[in-house]
Amino acid sequence: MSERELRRNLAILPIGTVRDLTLLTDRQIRYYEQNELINPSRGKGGQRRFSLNDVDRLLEIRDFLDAGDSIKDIQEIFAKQRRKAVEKQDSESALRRSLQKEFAQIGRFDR
Amino acid sequence: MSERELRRNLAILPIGTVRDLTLLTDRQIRYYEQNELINPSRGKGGQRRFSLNDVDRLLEIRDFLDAGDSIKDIQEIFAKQRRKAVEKQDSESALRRSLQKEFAQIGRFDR
DNA sequence: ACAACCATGTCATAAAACCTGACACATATT
DNA sequence: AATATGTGTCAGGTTTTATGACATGGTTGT
Repeated sequence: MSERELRRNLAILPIGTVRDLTLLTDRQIRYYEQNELINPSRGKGGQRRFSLNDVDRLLEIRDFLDAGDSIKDIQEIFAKQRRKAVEKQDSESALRRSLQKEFAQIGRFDR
Repeated sequence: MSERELRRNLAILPIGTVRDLTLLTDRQIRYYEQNELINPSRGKGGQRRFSLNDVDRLLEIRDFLDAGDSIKDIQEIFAKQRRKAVEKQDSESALRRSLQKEFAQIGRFDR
């Protein structure tokens, strides 16, 4: 994962900030967590800490719900997204491997 | 101010997160605020809300103090930084103005 | 050496924010 | 009509934050 991705996954925001940022109620946010659409970590005292990625995800959820999708629909949409991401990552590392072979080949010619 | 700068100035972090991020105590953070080294805004109930820029600034403060500078020294350092920033901005907008004149000139030739 | 100052620790007390669990309810689905 | 969904709301308890005061070790100035 990139440095930037790491930063976006840092658990730094309390639920109040997330409420302000997303215009969702805390009831909604907790309900979405219960339904595993998000998975915020917890601080020492047990309070939720959200990342910037969580916020993005909540905004997505809001849009999908507004568009008429159900929670279950959204669960599947996210599952599909995850599969795609894995696929993409796999094909990229395959590409890296094949490029490495090519460069190794070139290196041999150079000698 | 750029979009990115705006985001970095969003007041989103409670003091607990800032404590974790900077390894400062809340006593220290409040003391620096008292001495106007930072100026976090306040949420509805009066609680401090820090921005990412505030965090950066606190890390700077920590470094300066470690290096032996006093709070007053740091106040002056920051004041100087602000003056420089204004200067830079001024010279940039002067540059923009002169470039605009040049382009206006070119436009005239084109006709 | 002594007083004054600086940066921080610590404690008490109060308020705000957050947690979970439960019940209510309007709307949509079966 | 019965059930399921998504959200509102309230109660009771815990955690976090706020402010103000006093304490203290280290440095500075006289």
